[in-house]
Amino acid sequence: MDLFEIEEPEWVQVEKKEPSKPSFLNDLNKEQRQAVETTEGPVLVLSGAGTGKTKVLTTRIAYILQQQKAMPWQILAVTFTNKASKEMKERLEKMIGADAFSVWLGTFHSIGIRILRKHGSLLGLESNFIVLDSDDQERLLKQMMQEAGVDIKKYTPAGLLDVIQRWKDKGLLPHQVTAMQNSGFCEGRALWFYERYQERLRSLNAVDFGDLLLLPLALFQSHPDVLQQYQKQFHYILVDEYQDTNVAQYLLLRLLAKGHGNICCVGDDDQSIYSWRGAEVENILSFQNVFPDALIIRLERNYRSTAHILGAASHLISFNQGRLGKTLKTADELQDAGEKVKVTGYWSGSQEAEKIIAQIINENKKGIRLSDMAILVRATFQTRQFEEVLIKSGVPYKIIGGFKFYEREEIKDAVAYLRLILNPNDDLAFLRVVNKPRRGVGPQALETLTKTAREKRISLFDAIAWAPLKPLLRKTLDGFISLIKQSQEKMQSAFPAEVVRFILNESGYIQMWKQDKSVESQGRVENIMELYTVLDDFKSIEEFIEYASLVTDVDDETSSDQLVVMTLHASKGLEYRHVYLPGWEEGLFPHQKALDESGESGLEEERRLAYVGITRARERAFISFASNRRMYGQTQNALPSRFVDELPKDHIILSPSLNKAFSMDMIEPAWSKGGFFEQNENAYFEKEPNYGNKSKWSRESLNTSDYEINSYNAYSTVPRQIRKSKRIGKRVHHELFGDGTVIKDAGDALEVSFDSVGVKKVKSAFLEELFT
DNA sequence: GGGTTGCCCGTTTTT
DNA sequence: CGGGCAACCC
Repeated sequence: MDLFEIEEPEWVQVEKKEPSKPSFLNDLNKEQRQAVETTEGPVLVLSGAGTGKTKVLTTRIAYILQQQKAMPWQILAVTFTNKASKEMKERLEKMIGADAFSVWLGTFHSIGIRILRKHGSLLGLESNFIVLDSDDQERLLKQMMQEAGVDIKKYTPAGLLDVIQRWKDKGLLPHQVTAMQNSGFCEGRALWFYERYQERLRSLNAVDFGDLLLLPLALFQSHPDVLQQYQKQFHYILVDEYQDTNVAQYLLLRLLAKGHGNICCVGDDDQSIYSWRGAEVENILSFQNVFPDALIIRLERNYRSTAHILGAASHLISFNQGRLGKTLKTADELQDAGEKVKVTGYWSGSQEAEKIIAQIINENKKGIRLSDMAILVRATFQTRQFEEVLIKSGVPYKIIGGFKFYEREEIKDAVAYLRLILNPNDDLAFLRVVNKPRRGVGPQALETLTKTAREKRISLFDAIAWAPLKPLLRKTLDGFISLIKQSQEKMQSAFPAEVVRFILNESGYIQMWKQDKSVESQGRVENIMELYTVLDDFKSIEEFIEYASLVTDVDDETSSDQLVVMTLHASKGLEYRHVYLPGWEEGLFPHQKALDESGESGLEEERRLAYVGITRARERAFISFASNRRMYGQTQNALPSRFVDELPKDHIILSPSLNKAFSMDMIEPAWSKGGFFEQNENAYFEKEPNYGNKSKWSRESLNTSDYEINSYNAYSTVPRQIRKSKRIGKRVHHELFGDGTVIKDAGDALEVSFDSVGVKKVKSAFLEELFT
């Protein structure tokens, strides 16, 4: 959709005028202006949180165009997310109008795909190649591993995929992986698998996400003429979120910028939180080594947060070593320092969730919109507790980071049907839908088909005609073929949405979900309806497939006022008036696994994550931790995160209950260092801290409400969620359906026989237990 | 071929 | 505690 669909316009002779300084420069501060006006040569803009990096990038593009230094299509601007590229495009359009659409502006991956569509044949790719998602990749690897007789319990496909992905991130094709870089994974056979995997992809005419960067790189390395073409085209290169680039991306950029060296990278080493995905902070740290004459500009003026919030975040991040170093300052020194960051301890994770939501409800009543507040968690499982409370309290909410639209089973199935219509030889799509809904095509039948396909070197779809099949199977598969053929015919005349509707109806796919009695099936049907709507925006199915393979979520611009709950990772680049940061406990945040696997550098990345979290807040930040957290079905004792200790006391305020427990001085000695609390005991509550005897933690103090949670009373009426065990036979109440008896436990939901409306399936969260 | 049971394992996840 | 998946049974 957004992916460079615009052809390069013809060159038009423009009347040469002496360019004047445009007015949009007046909106910039001194450093921002320098970053915009220094168009020639390498520039690294170290842009702290909230210092206006998107503004700098868009203004820089506008400036280059306004100064007539280049035509729009001679500018390459890359971002990481579709969201970021969309935002930049919109902002740019506001500044310069339709020219914005001629700029090569998009994600690294979308640019890679564009290059490969054009030149991929040089690497043996047909231009209609498909892009696999991680599910497809894993399934492929699993199959290969099983064929090779690997114990996939010991060595998981996901593990192998990870190893291969790391090689790709580093820009290494199989033959470029040295013995040194080989992995011990699977007795050192990972490289062998990598080689086979690439071959397999090629025979499927498919690439994976990593290939979208790796293959253009390989193309440039093996075909200097192609590289030269792009070097000549792009006079100016701009890169967003440079701290998140991996080696392959860095190499690509370096090749493209070779010559003029007009490359401007914007990033913040303190916000590098994706190293586990192959991002190399090293890229930003060593920018000056790679481009010795690089100009480095620091944007330190923060236009987002109050002084206390910045003070807390800055002090915390200062514990990290190896930073390029920046000090964020508020935009206006004279302005009110705002409110201190509030730190609270709770008895349990559920109490934490309830109190936070109660406070949010309260703030909402005082006029803060729900969409101005956010809850940012470390791990996705934390969202569940919040969701439960949100459902009960009726607060409109949205959880980001759960299942993405295009990752949903039903959407992927629908897309697979479309892929098959476009190209019946797409074996992966074939395998996905040939027995969905069930047509009686099981492993046995597939085995026969695969064998025939291999012998004749044809696709599975074509193999149907040749394979020795039993009459019944023959009939169903011939029917399947004719269904695809009919859809292809329909495609000639009908809109994409109609084609999907046709195939999903005729194949019985929709029916399959409508008949399914599980709780989710209703939602699945709704998602498919949503898909029809999305498809209306596309002119062709090809275009849609391309879009769907690069985009993970539909941007639903729901204007309705709702509260978001998301992971810290997902929050990067966003801002809210109030930000809640729950779960600051050792083991959860910093996450134990990060510490175990990456030691000190893992800890630093966790700390950067904390920094990202705090700096999302404009006016207020609330940090909290719980002493008891349910994990893996067990309640575990937890200690406050060391990051809590690292907060500067001048910029934080402890909640009343914590204040009772600690004098301000006590925060400094770091309670997590084990001084007076010992782990694995119910330390907070049963041990007497050995400092004075007036203040100590207690259940009572933690249970008292904190701050001004006045409307918390509304909360005491919240029904207790009914317990998982022995649900059947329980008498329950539902707001809409009235009273009833639980007759069946269906995992996430319960089947209840209601006295007045009969049997219904409902989520247990909507039920209140009746005690009779 | 399809449904059921029982066991294992458990971060973050831009494309 | 719960989801996902492989082995197992009908």
